[in-house]
Formats: sequence, structure tokens, C-alpha cells
Amino acid sequence: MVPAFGVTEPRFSPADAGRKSPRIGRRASGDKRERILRAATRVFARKGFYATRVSEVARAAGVADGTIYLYFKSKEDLLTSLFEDRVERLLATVKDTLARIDAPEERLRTLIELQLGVLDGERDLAEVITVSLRQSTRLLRQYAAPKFKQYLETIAAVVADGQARGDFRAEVVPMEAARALFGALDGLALTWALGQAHPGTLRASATQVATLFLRGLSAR
Amino acid sequence: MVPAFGVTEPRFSPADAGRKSPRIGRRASGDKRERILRAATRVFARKGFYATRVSEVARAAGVADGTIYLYFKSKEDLLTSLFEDRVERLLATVKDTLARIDAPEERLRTLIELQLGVLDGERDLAEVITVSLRQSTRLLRQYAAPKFKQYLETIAAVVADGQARGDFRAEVVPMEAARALFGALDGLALTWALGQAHPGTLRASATQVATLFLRGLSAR
Amino acid sequence: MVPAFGVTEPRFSPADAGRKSPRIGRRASGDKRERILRAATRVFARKGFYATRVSEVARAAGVADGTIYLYFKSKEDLLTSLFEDRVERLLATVKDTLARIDAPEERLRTLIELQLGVLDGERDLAEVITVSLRQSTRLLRQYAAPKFKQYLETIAAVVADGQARGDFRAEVVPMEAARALFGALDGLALTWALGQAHPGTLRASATQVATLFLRGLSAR
Amino acid sequence: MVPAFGVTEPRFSPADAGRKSPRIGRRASGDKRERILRAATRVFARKGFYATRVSEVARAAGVADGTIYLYFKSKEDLLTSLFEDRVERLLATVKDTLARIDAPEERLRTLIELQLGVLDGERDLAEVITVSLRQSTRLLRQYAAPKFKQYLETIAAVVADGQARGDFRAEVVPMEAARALFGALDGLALTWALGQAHPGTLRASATQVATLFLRGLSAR
DNA sequence: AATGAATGAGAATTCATTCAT
DNA sequence: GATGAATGAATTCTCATTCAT
Repeated sequence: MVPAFGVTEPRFSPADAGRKSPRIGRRASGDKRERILRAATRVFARKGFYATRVSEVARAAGVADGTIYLYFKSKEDLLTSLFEDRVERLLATVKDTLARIDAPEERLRTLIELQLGVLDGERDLAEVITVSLRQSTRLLRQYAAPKFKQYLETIAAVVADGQARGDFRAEVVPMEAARALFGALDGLALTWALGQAHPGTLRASATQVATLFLRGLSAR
Repeated sequence: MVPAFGVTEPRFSPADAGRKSPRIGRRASGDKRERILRAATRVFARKGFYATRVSEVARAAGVADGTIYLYFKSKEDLLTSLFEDRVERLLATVKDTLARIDAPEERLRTLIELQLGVLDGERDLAEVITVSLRQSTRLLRQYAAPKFKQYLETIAAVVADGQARGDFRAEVVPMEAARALFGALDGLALTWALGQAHPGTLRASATQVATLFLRGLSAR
Repeated sequence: MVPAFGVTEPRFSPADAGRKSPRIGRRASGDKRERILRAATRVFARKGFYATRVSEVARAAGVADGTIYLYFKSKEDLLTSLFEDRVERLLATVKDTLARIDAPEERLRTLIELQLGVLDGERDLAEVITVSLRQSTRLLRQYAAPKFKQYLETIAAVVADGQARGDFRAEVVPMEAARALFGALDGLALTWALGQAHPGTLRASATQVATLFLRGLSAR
Repeated sequence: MVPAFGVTEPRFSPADAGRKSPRIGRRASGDKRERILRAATRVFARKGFYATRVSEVARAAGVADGTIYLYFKSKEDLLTSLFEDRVERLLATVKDTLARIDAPEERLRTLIELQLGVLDGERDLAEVITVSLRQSTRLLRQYAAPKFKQYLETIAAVVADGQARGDFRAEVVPMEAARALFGALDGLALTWALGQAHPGTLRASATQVATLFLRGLSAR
């Protein structure tokens, strides 16, 4: 049961602590920030980060150009915020979920289903994560890379744990397996998003990869 | 023995068929075109496609800004040409090589070693392929996606062939496996390029992934 | 005995005639208008008219941005009002005071002491008058210039009167002397405000200039 | 014999050492920088620094908007360069000229004639110097103020020298006299530029002020 | 009256591309 | 072919002003 990802799933925003509205003191407009973020996801997914004009995001969000800047420092901050609000929350959820499962095999399977399942319901987000998020070299290197590294380490830890328990083959290098697995999931999401992206298809891939990987790792 | 990739290795361009120099009739200074392409690889790798100024490529190549336009139609054409000259040749080589091998298992192993081996020697190229190439949304969708699709189909065919021979498990969907495998290789290259990128490390990963995948696919 | 200038000194606004608050009917919170004007003086003095944001004046005055517009038509009106409330009152006071003095020499000396003495107590105002007031080209030409011209004519009249009485040298062109004197006073205020602006220093300069000028003008 | 100031007077640009064309390597275009500077003087004088659009300067100079940025870092750099190319050269000339004269009285007279004489021929420049140059608070404080201070010190030194020789009254504070004199000259230039600005009029004022000041200073 | 979120016109600046030399 | 000065379209962002609350 992969929970829906992002906005539609309040479970991902406990207390909404991460929210930042630099110059906004008061009320309501929290939804305006959200509206802009959703609009940005939509437009970035269609045209890519660089080809997207700030005014296009504004129009898509139904606000004035200047309003964007009440909630975000710059166009790039829009992308960074997308990362923080969406991706980081996903990564955190995955970590949390894994912590509640014991069997290494089950943990990997859950991870795979979670990552792909979440994106299956949100094609635009999938495209933004696999494509747009990498368009800002700065975001990629200074911001995203470290987060992903942590995530990879989480996966590697699961693999290592499986090895310690004798479930996974000892000769596998955990970090290599983690990088390969993450790449496989990312690649599936990318090709899915760039292609037809039929709902359900991506989630279905999860079972395939999971079986493939687990059989590859299995010590038995 | 993974052959070196690209320019220094004429073996990969048997016919040079893919080369296009829109407005250039004679190819007197083919080496200037090459110098520009190498400079572009270097600069794109460091700063990304969008953050790179045409004048920076010119400076790095030791030519005047205008000279770039004698060999390339536009800045984007520089990226496209990089794709054509480098990536396409790699893909073609892979296909050619696979054609000369019979055993499905061996073919997959070779493919993996080829793809990672080539990039291991050219960090800049690896970064350009895994990062910059995705920065131009147009290049990605209109140009690269179809080529990669072909490539994925080549891989899928190998898997299907293995299934037909009874070597690989029948329940695996060949195209899914191909997408996952490609993603895994791409992800390994990406994380390698963004990280320390020690020469030899990436090539070493090849064995790991190969074993992992083949065991996962194996019918025995 | 130079009286303090401006707000704190109601003596300078016998009729308050010059005050304009375009859209304000009642003047319930005249002190809010005053607070804004003082805040503007402070901020304009520090940053200059153009570099000052309306929101900065609002913050400094402790009111909301929009409140400024309840009391002033525009940002420029803030400057114009500053001119009207402060400078015009000074000019009027000077005129009034001069009218009560008979001896030309004494009148010039008083004028000098009044102009410099007033600013000595209000560094911010001195800076606004010598710097910010010139930043709005429109204010300078359409508004301030005519007023200053009147003021110069007042001074010139004193000089001419002195000549008629045989106190001042006949070959001096009154208007030239007036422009030079005014410039000298303005320059002293400017350099004082831009520099250390120690209280008392500017007032002390008054005696110097007065002596210098009067000796220069004297027919004896 | 006050030399003409600025462009038309090559005497002021010995070897043209101060010229800067950041990104320009070669040739001819030195005159383009000059053309832009003249255009800027014209437009700044009419509309003031802030009300002037970069595109207006470009149009007035007959170049494209972007061309401005080949020669100047920013709009403000245009103003700074105007200061450097025009005002600094004037100040330097004054200093040089004074150095060749012995009698304090004669030196002050020359200084006055030089400063006013130069501007008399260039109304736009006079307006830029007395108005626009003060519109950028940063230019005024960080850049111009120190230069003017030097200039004031030069004047003060002349006064002090005159006192040492017994020519000028001992009770005058040299720096105060310098500030007053400079202010007087500046004020004359300002009112002249803002008014009719008939050629010759400003220069004529020089004699008046000179006489006034010298008589005021004189020990005899 | 007061507020401050929202607006959107406007402006500086950048940089891919051109073309006279 | 090669150059690089010049171009000007295009875009982000700012900030004075408005107006619903």
C-alpha cells in the first residue's frame, strides 16, 4: 500500500513545518504557495526548467508574476522548494517506513514499491524529479546530490543488514547495489514519464524490478 | 577489453555517417570542429548546458565566438552534435559488438562492460551524458528519447532471446528489464561522475551489476 | 539665537498654510502624518530618495505600507511634502525674521545664522535638503527651483538695499552675490552632513562665512 | 584663459591613460565609448540619472542597448565614468595649474575662473556635475566625496599659504573658507545650469565671486 | 482608518547570434 | 575561413501603488 505522494496526502506534511513564506506574515495564503508549486510542477514537467518562463508559472497558478516572488526568492528557489516539499518528504517517508519493517527482503521490496508507486500517481512530479530537477546544475550538485547520497546510504544499509543476516550474498558491495537499484528505479520512472505514462504501469514495474533484484541479491 | 570511446578511437566511426555539419561544405579543418566539441564536453561537464556561455566554449577551444557558428548551427546543435558524435557511436558500437556474440548472458555482460567501461575513461563525457544531455528538453524528447528507445529495444531483444533459449526466466518482461538495466547503468555513471570519479572504479562496478542482473534473470 | 527648526518647533508654522494632504479630509491623526515625515527624513538621509523603498519608510514609521498612501499621494509627494513642511517653513521664517531687522549687514548675518543654525540641529534634514531634494529632477525643477529663486531674490534685495544705503559696494551684482552666498551656505551644510556632522560645528561656520562675506561686500 | 573642458580639449587626456574598455581588445571603437559618454551627459542633464533609461542613452548615442554594456559595467558605471573622465580631469587640471602660480590671491582667482569657465562652455556637463552626479547616493559617498575632500584640501592649502604669507586674514579657518568657496562656485553653476545658462554668463560670475571672496579674505 | 497581500508595468541586463572586416 | 564588436530580443525581478478586508 503505497501512500499517495505530496499534496494530496497530508500524511506527508506533519504540522507543515517546512513551509516558508518569507515575507508573508499572516493567514490563508498558504494555499497560494501551494498553488504556485503545483503550477510549477505542471509547467516544469511540460517544458523543462529553463524553457519555462516565470510568467508561465504565474499564469498557470492564476496569480500575478510578482506574487511568485512573495513566496519564492527566485525562479530557482521554486525548483529547490519543489525538491524540499516533494522529494525530501518522499525520501523521509521511505526512511520512516523502512524503519518499521524488519526483513531486509521485505524492506527492499517496500522501498521499490514506495518510490515507484508514489510517482505512478503523479506523472508531472515524476518528470520534474527525473528531468527538471537535474537541469539546475547548482541544485543538482549543492543540494540534491547530498540528499540522494543519504538516501543511497539508507539503501546500502538495508543491503548490508541483509548480508549480515545471511539473506543477501556477501560478495555484493552494498553501495554499488544501492546505486544500481536507485538508478534502475529512476530510469524506470524517467522512461515511463517520457513515454505514455499510463497510470498503474509504473507501479506494476515495481514488482518486476523487485523480483529481479531480490533474486540477484539472494544468498539462497 | 573495453575499447576507448570517442574521438581518439577511430574504430568507432566506421563510416562517419552520422556526422552533420549543416553549412560546412569542405571539412578542411575537421580538427577545429573536434576541438570545439572537446571544449564543449569539458565546459558542459563543469557548468551544465544552460550555465555555459557560447563564448566560454569558444575560449576553451581557443577560437573566436563566431567560429563556433561555422561548425555548428546553434548552441543546442553543439549538444546535439555531442550526442551524435559520442553517444550514438557508443550505441552503434554496442549493437555491433553484440551482434558478434551469441550467448545471451555473455551479450548482456558485454553490454554492461562496454557502457560503463567507455565512460570510466572519460569523466567529462559521462557527466555530459548523464546530466547535460537531459538539460535541453527538446534534445531529450525529440532526439535522444527515440535513440534510447532503440537501444532499449536492443537490450530487450537480448533478454527475449535469452528467454526463448530458456536461459532467462520467462516471467520477466523484456522491456522492463531493459529499462531497469539501462537505468542502473546510467545511475552508476551519474553517481560516479558527480562524486570522486576515480578512474577504474566505474568499470569495476560493471562486474557487480552484471552478476546481480544475470543472477536475477537466470532461469537456473 | 537660532530657533530649532521644524516639527518640534511650532513657532515656525504660524498658519500651517502650506500643508496638503490630498485625499485626507479630517486630520485626526496628524501625528501619524508627522511620524511618516520624520521617518522619511531619517531614511532618505541614510539612503537617498531613490534607494529608499516606500516599505522602508513605512517600517521606520511603524505603519503599514498602505498607510503611507492615506497621507501622501506618492513617494515623490513624500519628498515634496518634506520640502513644503520643512524647507518652505524655514524660508518663510527667514523672510519674516529679516523683515524685522533694519541694517543690511545685520540682516545678512541673521540669514546666515538662521540657515546654518537650523540645520546644525537636524543632521538628517540637512542631508535631505542638500542631497535627496535634488534627486527628484521634477521636484528640483518644477517645485524647488522657483521657491529657491524667490529666496535668492530675497537675499538679492537685501544686498541691493545695502548698496542703496551705501553700506555695500555698488559694483557687486546683487543676484550673483545672492547665488554665491546661498551656494556657500548650502555647500557648508552638505559637506558637514556628509562628514562627521558634529553638532555645533555647522553653526560655528556661520560666523566665519558671515564675516567673510560681509567684509567682501562692505563698502567701507 | 580657461581651457575648454573635456572631450574637445585633448590637453586633458594625455595619452588617454584612464580609458577603460573592459571587454574590448582592439581598435577604433574608442570613439564609441566617447560617443556613449557624451550621449549620457546629454540625457542625464535633461532627465536626471534615475529618470534616464539605459535605452535612451543608447538611442542618443546611436548604438544598441547591449553595446553600452560592452563599455560600461552598469548604468551606474556610466555615471562613475563620467565622473572619472570629466570631473577628475578638471580637478587634476586645477591642481596642476595652481602649482604653477605663486601668489595666493592669484591662485584663488585662477581656481575660480577655471572651475566656472570650464562649465560655462558645457551646460550639460555643468548640470550633470551639479545635479546628476549627486543622485547616486553610492557614487556621492563612496566615490565623489573623497575626491572632493582632496579638492577642498587643495583650496584650503592655498588659503593657509596666503595666511602664512600675511596676505590673508589669520582668523579665517582655511577649510571653512574652502568649503564656502567651493559651495559658492557650485551653487553658481547649479543656478546657472537650471536657469537660462547663457554662455559667458557663468564665466562672468567668476570675476564677481573672486573679487568678493578675495576682499573678504584679504589682510589688507 | 489601517493593513499588507497582491498586482503588473517597467527596466536593467544578458547572451546567442550575426556580419563587416 | 576566422574574428569579435555589435546587436536587440527576451527575461527575471523589483517595487510603487491599490484595494479587499
